[in-house]
Amino acid sequence: MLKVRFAPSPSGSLHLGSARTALFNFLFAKAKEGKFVLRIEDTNRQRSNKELVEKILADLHWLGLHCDEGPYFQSERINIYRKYAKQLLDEGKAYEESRQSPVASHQSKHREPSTENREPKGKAVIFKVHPQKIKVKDLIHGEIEFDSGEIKDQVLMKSDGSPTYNFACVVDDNEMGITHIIRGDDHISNTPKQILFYQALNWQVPKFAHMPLIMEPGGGRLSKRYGATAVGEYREKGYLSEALVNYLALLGWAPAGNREIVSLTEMIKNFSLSKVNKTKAIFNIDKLNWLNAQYIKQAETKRITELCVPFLQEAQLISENYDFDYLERIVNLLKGRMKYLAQIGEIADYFFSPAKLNYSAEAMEKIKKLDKEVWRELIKQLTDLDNFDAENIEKVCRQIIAGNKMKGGELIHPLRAALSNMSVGPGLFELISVLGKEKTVDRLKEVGTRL
RNA sequence: GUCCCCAUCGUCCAGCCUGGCCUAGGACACCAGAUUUUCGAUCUGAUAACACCGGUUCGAAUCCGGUUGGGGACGCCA
Repeated sequence: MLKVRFAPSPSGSLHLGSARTALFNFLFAKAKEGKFVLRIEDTNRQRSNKELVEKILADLHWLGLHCDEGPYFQSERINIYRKYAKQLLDEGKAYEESRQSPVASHQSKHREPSTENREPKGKAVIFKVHPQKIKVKDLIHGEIEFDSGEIKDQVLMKSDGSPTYNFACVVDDNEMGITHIIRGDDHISNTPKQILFYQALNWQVPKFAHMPLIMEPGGGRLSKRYGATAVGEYREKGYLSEALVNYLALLGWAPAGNREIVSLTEMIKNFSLSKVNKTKAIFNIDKLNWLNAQYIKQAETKRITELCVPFLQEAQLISENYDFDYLERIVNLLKGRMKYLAQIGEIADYFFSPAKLNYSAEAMEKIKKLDKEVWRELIKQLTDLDNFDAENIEKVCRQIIAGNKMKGGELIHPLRAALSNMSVGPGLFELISVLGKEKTVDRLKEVGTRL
């Protein structure tokens, strides 16, 4: 049975690049009816912690990338690595060595200072590398050839007794029966080292597929410097997981037929490693925003409303108690105008303000352009209006406009300013309808006192 | 520095494997127009690319070589 794995190290929250690696592994497994294994590479105690693991698991869950097996934790498997290190030692394929001068003699700025470095507790196990050619048939890149003469002897077990990444990785992939290793391009140079281990242990070498990295607009790997690089940051801004997954999939892969909006299920149906690009992809927030807006627009209003609640609370527009129906009507009015849900706080505030608004100079100027008499007429007519829907409200307004021989905008712009303190926004009559008679009339009366 | 990977519109992809259907297609962004009470959304249209040089061939974006450019890896990190 075909088996792939996603093996993040919990040294940070789930990065977009890692998420995409997880996604492609997931798609490949599902497309081929194989298994998707999750393994946490937490051998580095200094940089791993439980909360980070939980966060990564939560992010994967949110993305809908559920694993079929695992999560396994490397920190719980030390004995397995030791066993195979000992085997290689016994077979003379590896040797032991004490740490050489613990004081870093060169390029120390690249090393993270760590207490580990200064107190070697035991001897490291080191693998002997013999010169040879190593060929890899990469499922994405094709054949790649390496010369192991370029590779130094490799540490298998560190002097503190923990395994190195490359060794633990090979042992685990073999133990777990991983058949296909799909990972980032940055691992290409680890591949020959790992193949050497497979050969020394007489294990079958799995198939490899190295996918291109995600780059940031200026070039270079997508990094913190760019801005939001973690899956969690996008969730917190109100991106829908389907949109993020869709966007990530489009980076380096495309379904047949020039399609842009593709569900996970459709991706699985269409996925093929041979169609994955070899070229790096630059992260483009504009396209993600567009996709997200598309998904928000298509989603059910109820769902979007539920997702908007925390953002409205954060913006202190609502508290623990709120009128969900009112929220739903607001979201229905605004959901076509958001790139991400956090924007609801900025565009919906006037629905929750008290009658008396803090008008900007610009809004006040617009308000003053409309005659006092017209304001009074407006208040009266709206107060008397029984069926407060957008259609009826428009009828009333149009009558006033006609009766006073005005242009539409001459009433509409001041009215919008008076009710929302904004010069832009959704259709005014719908806005008024959603705001409701009471709030509308109260606010207009407030305006009356200031003229 | 050494090794490795990559190269189509500004960006993401299609086409490349299996040369001719490519006067290179779609999407995002940008620009213009339409629509609208405003903004947005939507619709229509426009601009825009096969990095360069050589080879193979009747014919190359597609195959081969080189150059240039970009990226990655060279840890007792993962």
